[in-house]
Amino acid sequence: LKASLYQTLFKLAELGGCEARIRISTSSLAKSLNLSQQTASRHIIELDRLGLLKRYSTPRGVELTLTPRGVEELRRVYLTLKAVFEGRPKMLTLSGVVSTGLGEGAYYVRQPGYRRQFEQLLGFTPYPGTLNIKLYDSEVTKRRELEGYPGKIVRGFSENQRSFGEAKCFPATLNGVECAVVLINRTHHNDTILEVISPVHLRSTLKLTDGTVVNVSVKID
Amino acid sequence: LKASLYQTLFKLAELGGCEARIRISTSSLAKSLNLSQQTASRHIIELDRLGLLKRYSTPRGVELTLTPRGVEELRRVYLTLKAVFEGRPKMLTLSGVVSTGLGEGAYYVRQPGYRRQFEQLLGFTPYPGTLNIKLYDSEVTKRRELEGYPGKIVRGFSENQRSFGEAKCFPATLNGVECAVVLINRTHHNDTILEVISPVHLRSTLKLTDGTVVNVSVKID
DNA sequence: ATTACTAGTAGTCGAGTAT
DNA sequence: TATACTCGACTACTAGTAA
Repeated sequence: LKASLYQTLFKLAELGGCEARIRISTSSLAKSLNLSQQTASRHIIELDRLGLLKRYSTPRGVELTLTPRGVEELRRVYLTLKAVFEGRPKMLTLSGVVSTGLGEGAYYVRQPGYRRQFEQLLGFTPYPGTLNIKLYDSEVTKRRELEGYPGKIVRGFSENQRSFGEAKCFPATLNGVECAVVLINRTHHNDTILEVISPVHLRSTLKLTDGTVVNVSVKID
Repeated sequence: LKASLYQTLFKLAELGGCEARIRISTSSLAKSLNLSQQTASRHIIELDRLGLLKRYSTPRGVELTLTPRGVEELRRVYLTLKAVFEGRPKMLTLSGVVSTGLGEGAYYVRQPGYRRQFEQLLGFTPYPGTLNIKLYDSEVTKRRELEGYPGKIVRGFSENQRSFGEAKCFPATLNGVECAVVLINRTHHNDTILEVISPVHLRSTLKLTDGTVVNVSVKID
């Protein structure tokens, strides 16, 4: 993404374009960026073409909203600056309740191509299953923050005509028990579910049932 | 500041240039920014000329540190993005201990040109003196954050051949008592001292002596 | 290996203007 | 009033190269 477009995207976010659809004239935008009306117009068009905002041009101004991708672009900048100015938090604690998933997590963890990497990255052999935590609404922003951190990368691979995608994991503890949080790469659907693996069967070890409240403390470094 | 230079300044901050002097080759910087070595070199030179970083060029690479102005430039971006993603906090609480200043605060508060503005902006007539709070080291970042917020502007003026500079104030409470924090414009020397005015004499009202721990809750909105 | 100068060019900007 | 197109001017890039 070109640097000059960042400036415009940034200003539009400042004007509230992340949350709501805002109405703005290209000339007023231009004035606040010290650019010409024409350039402001072109920047908005280009950001639209790049899929970073959605634009509705009317004879009385432009209405626009940043897309999730546009917001994400700025969030990456934000998290980097946050790390610079605040220092990285060593821990991030997320709360939610135990829930039952579709059981597909277990399938993935059983794949030797993943399992071997988990052993190397985390230092334990995962129990062949995942625990799904349904996060409270207030915790979803923390989950997004987590997505911004590097973590430990689990590489994708192909096996038996199937391809398995890249993932990212973070060492963590769940109610004090060693585990790890696994984020499947770029699946923005399940923002409210956290998948946890562990050397032990967490449900039986901690006597968890659906609805039990748990705290997951994720190590960031 | 040109947008393309921001990108470079940002990357240098990410690489740790805010705190320490870092050594980097222009070609490695270029690679991480998807620019040519020549452009990276020119960017560093231009940022140096603009006073945003200090540069020591050697045949084995460039050593550089961001200057306070360079850091400030990025902090403004950071605070704007923070407001976008976190929403503005309504309160900011700073802790420190009561300390004795040079007594010049009292001189300023007594000036009618300032006093009248305080009355209008804050709704109280300040006691003719200031209370100095020596902030704990950990609170200094919060003080800097405060500087980034608009606050209520106290205009500068001239009187009796003297000119009095602009200041910024924030309504606040100190251990529950109404007061206001006053930031003198662009005095980056006393980052660790907070000057507080109040309708009452805080030292006697709250029985404060040098070394007493106090909490100042600043209203931002 | 470095940094950074010069020269030529790709790309961005803003004036004018159509809609 | 708006948005946004064309096009000449100019900025800012990269290649080549010196130190």
